[in-house]
Amino acid sequence: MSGKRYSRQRELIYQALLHTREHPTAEMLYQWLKAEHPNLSLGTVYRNLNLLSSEGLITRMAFPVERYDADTRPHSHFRCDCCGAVYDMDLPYFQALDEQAAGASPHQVEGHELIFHGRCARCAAEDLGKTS
Amino acid sequence: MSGKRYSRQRELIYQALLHTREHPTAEMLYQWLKAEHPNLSLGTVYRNLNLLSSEGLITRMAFPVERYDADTRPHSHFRCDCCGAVYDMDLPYFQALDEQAAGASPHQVEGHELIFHGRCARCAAEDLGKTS
DNA sequence: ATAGGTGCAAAGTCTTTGCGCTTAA
DNA sequence: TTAAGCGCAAAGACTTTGCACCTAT
Repeated sequence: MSGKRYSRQRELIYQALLHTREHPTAEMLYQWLKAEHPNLSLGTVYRNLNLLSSEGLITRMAFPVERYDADTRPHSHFRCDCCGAVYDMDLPYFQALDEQAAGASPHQVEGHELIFHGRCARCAAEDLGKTS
Repeated sequence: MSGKRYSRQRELIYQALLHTREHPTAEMLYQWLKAEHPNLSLGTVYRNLNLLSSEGLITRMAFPVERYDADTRPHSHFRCDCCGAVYDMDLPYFQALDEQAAGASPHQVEGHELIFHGRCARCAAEDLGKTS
């Protein structure tokens, strides 16, 4: 699986994630696996999920904490991977995406959230400062 | 501001949110406002943010908890507003969005997350069951 | 007057972490 | 052998909530 030492628990967690389509939470994985492996600990699940995602084998989906915006018109955002700041993006709302999504799924699509990420202008400038 | 009784604190919180572009967290708002209003409580900030967002005056941005996905190829998701389930969407990754975003902002855009929301097929079916 | 709102603090939920034991290499 | 990894439980971070007091209506 990677450069780290093998661990049965990590393998279990990764396999469980590979074989589900439910995008489970850490708690869900823990409950599933605990049935077969009663002495598995929740801490181990979290540790391995963090490890796997830092290696790029799995993906985490979420913001760390809630953020609020008084501009309720649908618009997209940019979140800096480096400092965590959130900026508005000056882009239109792409209604066409909702229509395409509605056509491609059995669900009632009511809208979408579009969050870009990368390195914000400020963090990029700081990095230049360090290297020069 | 709305159908509820007026409250100075709610007004403060809403005004603070209207006049910033920082997409603050509850804690950030609390710290800002506490400087001028030392007896403001964090609980009140949370209560009013929830109230304002339930009225549609502000927007919350986040998932309630982290979710994990073993499919690391960039792809979009659908989250049910009703039951919270998360599904994969059968749509391509829209690279053009990243290019457009890069052109419209000073940031280094490295990718995006696209999350549709609405009512999933299962919840929609259950609702039909109730009404019939 | 009175019901909705507040401040405070306790409780709850989700996640991380320290420590001593276990186990892959 | 030995250090990465585990289980357990405590601690941390973030959010909600119960209760007595306050205040807009």
